[in-house]
Formats: sequence, structure tokens, C-alpha cells
Amino acid sequence: MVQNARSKKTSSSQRREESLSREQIIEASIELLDSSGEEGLTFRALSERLATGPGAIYWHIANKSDLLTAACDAIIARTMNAPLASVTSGTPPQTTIRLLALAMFDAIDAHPWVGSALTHALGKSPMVRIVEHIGQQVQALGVPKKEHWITVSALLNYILGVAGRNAANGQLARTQGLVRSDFLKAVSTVWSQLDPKEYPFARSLAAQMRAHDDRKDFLAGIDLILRGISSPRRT
Amino acid sequence: MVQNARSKKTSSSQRREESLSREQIIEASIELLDSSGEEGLTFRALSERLATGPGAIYWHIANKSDLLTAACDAIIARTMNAPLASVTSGTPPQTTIRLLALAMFDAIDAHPWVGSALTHALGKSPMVRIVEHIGQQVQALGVPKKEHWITVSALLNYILGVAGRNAANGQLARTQGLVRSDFLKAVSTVWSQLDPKEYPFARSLAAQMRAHDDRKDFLAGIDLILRGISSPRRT
DNA sequence: GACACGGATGGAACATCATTCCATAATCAT
DNA sequence: ATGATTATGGAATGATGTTCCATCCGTGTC
Repeated sequence: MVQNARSKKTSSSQRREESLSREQIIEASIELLDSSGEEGLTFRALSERLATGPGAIYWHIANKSDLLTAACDAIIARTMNAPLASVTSGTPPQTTIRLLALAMFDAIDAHPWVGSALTHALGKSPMVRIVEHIGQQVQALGVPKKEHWITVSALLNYILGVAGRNAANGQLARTQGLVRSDFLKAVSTVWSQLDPKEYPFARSLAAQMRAHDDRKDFLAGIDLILRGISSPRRT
Repeated sequence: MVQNARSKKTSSSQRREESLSREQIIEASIELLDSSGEEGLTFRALSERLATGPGAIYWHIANKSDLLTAACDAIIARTMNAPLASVTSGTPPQTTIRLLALAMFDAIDAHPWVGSALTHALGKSPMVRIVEHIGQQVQALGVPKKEHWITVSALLNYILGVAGRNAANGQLARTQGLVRSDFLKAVSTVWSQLDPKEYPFARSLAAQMRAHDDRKDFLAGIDLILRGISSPRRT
């Protein structure tokens, strides 16, 4: 007699000794994302690593987007708290902002998927965290209250822009099996071969692109914006 | 006798009168993306709209990523060329940069998917186009050659950051069935209810967030960076 | 100690997607 | 005319996110 395909469970399935938890799932997701990139995080791979089925995961997590922002939030929380350790009451706000920004850069460099996750998780908790920490320093800079939003937005948008760029670079380099520096060399070569009549500037930029240091340039951009903040407005 | 499932084609299938073309496919993709968002672009919907099968599309396009950057490039090409019409040789570079940046903002506002497509298409032709146009103006500003890369990077990263933010906002608002302004109001309300002890700054920002004008703030950020570029370096 | 009940679990099923394959039709060169 | 090349479209493939449901486990109740 044929029984309903769903009616029986193989007797070999054993129940786990220790129960699942949201934290475990998020931690496993981070490991997967770090080792295999954004496309490596699938519910199948995740349930295999956790030795369970997809259904069990959905008991703790709403959906994949929820999982991604949760993983992102975990990284951001660590990132935003760490650099504050060396900050005393005498530290100038510019220095703290640079510290926070660099911490973000390094975090995204270590976990490229955070960059693109951030882009898709605006208004969610990771973003609130960043705004809060950066905003407090902008406030300490003495920026008038009316300009808080604009100033924080500018800093944030710049940081997010770099985040996205880094994420994309990391992903592209990964798919082509290259290290980041080799990947940049490859792009630089392509740019140096652009049509001089149509793209003279981009072509001339190729050399600087090959030699540049992502981290240093990121900081230079932050300084550019900080300079703009403290410089007098033209009417 | 059962014949191979693939051996015969239904006689009702008629061949198109006019042949497909890459441009047709890209144009149809843009329409789909505009009307149904990023997730609305599927090969099924596309082939239905073009009255063909998925296979035919693959003859002209490598894969979905290729299709997306091509659609993105089409928009960027139009966007970068249009504002230059009103520019004469006497126009100050700052003004031209503002024009270009605003054109980008409006394009991304009209086609939110371009924002996220740009994030995933760095090093490709859309990005080269933007770098070229912005870079020429940076050059005209008299920025020393050594700082070309850093300056253009800062502007670009800021623009891309806003692009990503707008794209995400548009997408989120769409999924929740809200207009953008209503969506921002909703986020602002959430922020105003944050824990005052943990998030005092973000909380105080809620009011400005509700009242702000995306376009104006975007331009204010550009001005901030332009001010930083032309202001003297410290040390 | 038997029993019911709700919180968890895990695996099978489902719908959808990008992509590949291939028989075929149209077009072109010779 | 004939063969080769270009182009088409629909069926099959494999992988994905998500849902469904039969089952298990701990806890409190009588």
C-alpha cells in the first residue's frame, strides 16, 4: 500500500541535542558569508552546516532579508563599539570620526558582503547604529543643529558609497579568482586602453588608479568632507 | 508511440515578423524595471512582453547581469549628455558639476533600479561615463593632477552612496505600497520612538528627517565636498 | 504517572527563477 | 537549388526561497 509521501519520516532522523538559537544561526550565516560571499548564503548550505532542515531556521528568522540585516547588524555593532575604547573626553571629534570611519572601512574590507547588505538595509538597525555614533561626533564638532541632518547625510552617503564600491570590487575579484590588487590592475589596464578621444580623462586616471591605496583614499575623502564642514559657507 | 518530448514543436508557434535586437530588449527591460522595479525584470516577463522565448533573448544578451548594466548604461548615457547642452565655455566648473550631479539624482529618482545597478556595475561602462564627465570638470577646477583620483573618487562615492540610498528607499516604499514621502514619514516616526538613552542623536534627527528635501540635501552634500576641494589643506 | 498542549524541529513539496539545449525556421552565400 | 549560418522559441534543468506538515520534546495539569 502506498502511503502519503509526507506521512512518515525516516527513522534515521535524530533530533539535535542542543536547540537552535537565533544567535547560532546568525553566527553560522556570517561564517558562510565570509567564506563563500553573498551568493554562498543559501538556506540549504545553512541548514546543512547547522545539521537541520530549512523549516527549523524559519522558526527563528523571518526570511533571507531579515537574516542578512541581522548578520550585518552583528558586524556593525562590534565595529561601532570597538574604536571608542581609545577615545577619551579630550579626543577631538574629527579624530573620533576618522576612527569610526576607518573602523567601518576595515569591517567592510574584512566582510565585503556588509557593504551591499547595508545598501539594502537603510532605515534598519545597522543604519541607526552608524548614524548615532557619527552623529554624536558631528554634534561635538559644534555643527549647528539645523545642519545636523545634512552633515550626517553627507558623511553617511560617502561611507555607503565606498561600502558599495568595495563590496562590488570584492565580489568581482572573487568571481574572477583574483586578489583585489590584481583586480584593480586589470581594471586599470582596461581603462588605459580606452579611446583617447571619447574618454581622455578616465584614460589619464588609469595610472593613479593602479597605484592608489583604497584605505588612504577613503580617509582622504573623509578629510575632504570634514574640511568642507568646518570651512565658511559661500553665500 | 511516444515521441521525444522535444522532437516536435506545436504548429501554432509563429515566428515574429520583425527580428529582435539588443536595443529592443534593453528598451523593454527598462520599461519593465520602471514599472515593476528590480524584481520585476525576469526573463519570463521579458520574453512575454517581447512575444518570444527565453532562448531568443540569450542570443543577444549574455546573462541577466549583462542586461542590467546595459539598461543602466542606456540611462546613464542619456543622463550625462543632456545637461551639457546648457553649458558654455564660460560656465564655471562648479556649476557644471552641480548640473551633472543633479542630473544623476533625477535619473536615479526616476529609475530607482539604476542606483543598485550602478553599485553592482563598477568598472563597467556606466561608471566610466560618469567618471569621464565629472573628471573633466574637476580638471577644469584646477585641482592638481596628483589629486585627480582622490577628488573624483570622493565625488563619485558620495553620488553612489546617495544612489544606493535612494534605490533602497524606493524599493522599500514600493514593497510597502507607500509613496516616498509617506515612507520617510513612517521611518521618521520609528526613529522618534527610539530609546533616548541608547540613541539620543538618531532620535533628535527624526524631525529633520521628516521635513527634509532629498534633492536639496543631495546638492548641499555636493557643495560640502566642493567647498572641501577648494579650501586649503591643514598642516 | 498519564495526559494534553504548545513550542520546535526537519524534511518533503512548491513555485519561481536564470540558464541551457535543441529542433526548427529564416536568411544568406554560392 | 543547396548547404551553411544566423536566429528563434519552447521545453527541460538545476538551484533557490519559502511553505507545509508530520513528528518530537518539554512542561504543566489533573
